[in-house]
Amino acid sequence: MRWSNFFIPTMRENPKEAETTAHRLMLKAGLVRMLGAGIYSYLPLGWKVLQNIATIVREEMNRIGGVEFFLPVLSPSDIWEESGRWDSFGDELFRLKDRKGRSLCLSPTHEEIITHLARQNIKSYKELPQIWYQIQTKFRDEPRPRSAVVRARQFIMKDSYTMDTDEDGLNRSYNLHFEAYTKIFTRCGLDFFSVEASGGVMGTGKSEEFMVPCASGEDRVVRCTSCNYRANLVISDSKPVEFKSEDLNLKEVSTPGKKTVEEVSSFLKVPSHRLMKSLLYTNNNKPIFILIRGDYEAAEEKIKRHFGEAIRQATEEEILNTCKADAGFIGPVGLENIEIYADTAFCKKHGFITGANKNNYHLTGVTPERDFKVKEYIDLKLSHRGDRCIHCNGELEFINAIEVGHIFQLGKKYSISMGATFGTKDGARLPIVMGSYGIGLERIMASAIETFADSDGICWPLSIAPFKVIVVPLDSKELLEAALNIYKKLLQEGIEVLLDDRDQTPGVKFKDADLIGIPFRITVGERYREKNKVELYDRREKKTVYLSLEDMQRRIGEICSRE
RNA sequence: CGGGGUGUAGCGCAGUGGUUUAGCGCGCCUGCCUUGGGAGCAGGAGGUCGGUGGUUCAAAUCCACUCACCCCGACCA
Repeated sequence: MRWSNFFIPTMRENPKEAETTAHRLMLKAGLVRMLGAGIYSYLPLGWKVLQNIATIVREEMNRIGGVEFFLPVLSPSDIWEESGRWDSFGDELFRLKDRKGRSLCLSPTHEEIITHLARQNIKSYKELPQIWYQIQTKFRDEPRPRSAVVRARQFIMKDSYTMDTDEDGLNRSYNLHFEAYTKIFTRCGLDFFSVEASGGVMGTGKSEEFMVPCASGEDRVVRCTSCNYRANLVISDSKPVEFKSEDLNLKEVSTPGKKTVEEVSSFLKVPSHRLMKSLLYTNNNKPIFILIRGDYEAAEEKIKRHFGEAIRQATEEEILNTCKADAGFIGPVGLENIEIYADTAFCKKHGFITGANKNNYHLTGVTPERDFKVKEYIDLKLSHRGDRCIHCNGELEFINAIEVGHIFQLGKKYSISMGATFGTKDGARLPIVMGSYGIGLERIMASAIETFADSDGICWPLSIAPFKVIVVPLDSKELLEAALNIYKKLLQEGIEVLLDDRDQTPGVKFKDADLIGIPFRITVGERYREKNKVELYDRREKKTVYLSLEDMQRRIGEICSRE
């Protein structure tokens, strides 16, 4: 490809809306342009990277026996009503009506469509297992799009779905995906690891996410520095730092207007871990108490996992009715007929401070079991710095990461709600056992940029680079002729090469070549004129070698075939 | 949805009631010249100052409303 025929609108200045490295460089290097919040156009260079990623994804999906589909974006509401997600997806679902007033949505994911296809067409156990996948645009009306394509409202996903006759089969399909994903991210040149994950809207089956650590990543991940434990922060388990309290006397103290942990702890001059946060929840109209130590936050995801999706925080009115006090002054002592669940940090501990169920008063010396009955001790807190690993007591690190993939065991959730069954050997009909797996293609692109960029711009991993080589002639006459020959030779070898044939000064060409991150640059300049040697520059290593044409060609050929 | 911020030329910015044509840098166009890290000279094009309504003799500038975008939080496959 010649630069003059391609469209690469690079920018000199930093676009002010871009804060993260990936966002800034995607705009500067001319990979994408924004149309609206969370809506991006992919320009030729960015699209080429995405296609390279898609090729890798396809190859590995095909290798595990996947077959490629192309499913519709427009989807009638009825199948979503069958699965229950017309409601549970909420505002994130883009909804529209056709001319006859029928409800449709733009598919945010395709479980319903796949399950519908399966119930129409899968008849016998003989047709299972199946691995169906597609690479396609998804639509989600994110409350807050972020970091350009990392959280967009329209994005490209490889989604696959497995169908098996039983749990063993599901495990096999799931493991096949784990292996395929490992290969895909490795081939894309990413530094990544998998973590235990939460299913969210998908359900409660086994689930893992593939994470690429990077400062601007919006997911928080907990990783043990001495064993293999890794989990998404929202569901991570950890041992809290332990403290002892000598204050065992249950006593009411006046705390006028002091509601929050910070206010109460500074007013009473005690550390926040002495406080007991009393949180009233409502689970299917039944009030329940959840107790979290003052120096921790409640982990909503864990609470949902344990109590089910129906659980929610009680309203101010419900709090007043149940506890006869306002939020900030409520506590578990003296309440009848309410189930009390305490975080494991309270197990066999004593001497806490919590609300007295009387406005402007707290109780000190509160001790579980002595002062109130705990129904169950459960891990319900959000881990934080200082906690230790529950498996090996090792030090935990908390890092930011971009989630590039997610694999998920659905089980029978959709096949039961939507009636997708298969006939067994003995003539019975059973629900298909399903799995669902996603990869965000733009996120692979963004995390590769984040991981390898330097002060000069992008450094693409060879495998997904839009071009492997850029040939830069340093004038627009005789050296351009020589460069054109080199370019043609490399093309004949099947190497993707970009020729910077613009009439620009060397500085401009070098800066742009660095910015768009082509792994190898061949400079045709004075040295070529004098000694017939070209310069081969390694973008990532920042190393230059001078080679004859033949040697350069051989070197490039070797590097590109190695991949 | 809460908090904060920004909208003036393609990009980055200045101008915050009154020099009758709204500036600067970069980019862009034309010509000359130049070619190893964003060259130089000369000439030129490009803006209903996000939008609507108001106040005023006079509005980019003041007021109200509104829209868009960014960041933090809430939320989030």
